[in-house]
Amino acid sequence: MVIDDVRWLDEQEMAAWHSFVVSGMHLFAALDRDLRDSLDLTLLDHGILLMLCNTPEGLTMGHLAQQFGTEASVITYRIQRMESRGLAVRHRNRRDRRLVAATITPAGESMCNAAGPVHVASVRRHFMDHVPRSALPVIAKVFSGIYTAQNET
Amino acid sequence: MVIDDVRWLDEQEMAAWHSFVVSGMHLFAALDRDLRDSLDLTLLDHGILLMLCNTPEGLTMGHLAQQFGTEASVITYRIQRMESRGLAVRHRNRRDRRLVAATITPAGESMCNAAGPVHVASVRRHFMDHVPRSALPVIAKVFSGIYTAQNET
DNA sequence: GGAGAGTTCTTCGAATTTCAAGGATCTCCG
DNA sequence: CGGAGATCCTTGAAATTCGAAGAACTCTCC
Repeated sequence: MVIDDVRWLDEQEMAAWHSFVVSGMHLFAALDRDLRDSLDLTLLDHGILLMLCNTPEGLTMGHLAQQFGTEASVITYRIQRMESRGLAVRHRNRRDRRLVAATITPAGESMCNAAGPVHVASVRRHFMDHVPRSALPVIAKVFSGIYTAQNET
Repeated sequence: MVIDDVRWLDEQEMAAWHSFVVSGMHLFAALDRDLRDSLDLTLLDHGILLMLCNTPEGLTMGHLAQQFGTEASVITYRIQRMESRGLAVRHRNRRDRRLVAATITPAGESMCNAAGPVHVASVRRHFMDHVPRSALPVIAKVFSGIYTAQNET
């Protein structure tokens, strides 16, 4: 990446950015810790489980990797682990035999249901309880905008 | 953690939360990738380097760990790595010999200066360019509120 | 029908993080 | 003083993640 001349962050940008990064790091660490401690699930595991729960027909590794912005190999590993715990199963697609779809099992659904309350409590305690309701629409708008930008080009 | 009855997220909360987690994961991954690719620095490394730069008298491992919400052993490892690259040095505190303070070196400062433009460009591209200026005060307020809450009790 | 290019997933070694245990030092109180 | 308990950092082993390379497969075009 070549940078001709830098446009540094001004004071207002810096205030927003700095508080976001630092508290974001803490936040993700805390959410992860809570899920690990109580259910031996990563934050990523939980996200995957949720998506599988909402998609009975299954999801491919690539789709999941893309969804969470991780390397494909991380998904492979996570799904293998879930499979060995009986939370998900994999099978190759008949049409395109390169594709592998992961599907949730009944045990996976129970796990997902068990994780729900724990995770929601965690989210409230570490995040939602400290965000005034008036800020919610702004947050939603800003981050969905960022999300959209991430999935372009 | 015991949960009597769950207060699920309502639609507005969900919209804010979901967009935040998903794009947050992508965002941190992208910032990390950019710094790694160009300077072989982790996002965490860069944060540490910045703090050391602003604190010539040095910082203890514990302070750094607390600052970023990581395990102490992670900081030990990161600082060791930096030390082997000549970016920082460590020395025991005279008063309290349990404490180890990390201090930045001239090479560390150059690295920090080199990282600045790269990181700022990364932040702009992945974050700031997609946030309207009017949202900045809200972001700053919300996340510094979360940060404050994280460092209580 | 088959060569070549692109896609999708897995595997592997290296780097990183976690977790539990341990060593050194300090503080406090009898 | 002297020892119990707390604090701070490091270490080692296991789990996880990264990134590159490879295997299996599909698609396109001649």
